[in-house]
Amino acid sequence: MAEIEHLEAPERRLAEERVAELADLFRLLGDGTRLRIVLSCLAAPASVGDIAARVGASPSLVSHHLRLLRAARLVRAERRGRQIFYSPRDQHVQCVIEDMVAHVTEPRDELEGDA
Amino acid sequence: MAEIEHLEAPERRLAEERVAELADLFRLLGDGTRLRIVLSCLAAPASVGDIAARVGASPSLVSHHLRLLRAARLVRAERRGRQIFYSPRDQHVQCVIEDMVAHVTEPRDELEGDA
DNA sequence: CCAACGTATGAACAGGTGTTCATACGATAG
DNA sequence: CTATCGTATGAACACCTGTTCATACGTTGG
Repeated sequence: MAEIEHLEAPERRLAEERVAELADLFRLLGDGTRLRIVLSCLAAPASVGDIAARVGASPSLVSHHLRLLRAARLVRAERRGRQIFYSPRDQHVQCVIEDMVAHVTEPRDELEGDA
Repeated sequence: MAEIEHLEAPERRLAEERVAELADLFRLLGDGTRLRIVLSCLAAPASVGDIAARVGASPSLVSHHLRLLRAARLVRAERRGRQIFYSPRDQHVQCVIEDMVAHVTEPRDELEGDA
């Protein structure tokens, strides 16, 4: 009957363009390596080299992913000397991840299964 | 120096297995069609046919996606007559989406650009 | 200025994934 | 019971994307 018309969030209706943006953000967090990269700089800013060492990936790969994360405004970059430190762009990123962690760690209703 | 060791969420350290689960959940929401499917049943349970009509996709495709969303515990299914109604599995899903909407609708700091 | 470190970039490959088509299943109505 | 509706399933295709390799850029130290 109606379109999307719900989401008692800031804006009640969600434009198609916004949906595409949302999907892009979720897709970026949907890759294991990229999610680990974000997680590894959540608490404190980290350089590309540090992140690469922590997540066990090549600096090249980390740089590629950071480029995407930066373009999507999920992280921000800051020069310190000849290293560049990355950190989450704002508080929402951490909130999103924490909510998802809550979803994962929620007790599985064994009576319901997956039905 | 250290591993992941932060995330002042329920559990401070995030096991590798959990990270993979998180990535899977984000990846599922990272597809435009699937995200629209979730959005279309956020306010009230919706049947496969209704969802297909709302998001403009074939019932077959919607069914495929709902199977994945159900397996990941993002939605739940409930039979009513010969139709099956789907709705979000719990409150966290809605919280995650709302947080991400907040991130998208946040004012862009034009002074910072993407740096 | 030149060497070295850290980071960024581009192309190419392999693998995964969304979509479609055709078909099968299950449940209700007559 | 048979026919029909709604939903689910499997295979095949095309496309996208993550990763690697090689290389280039920019910045610091001697």
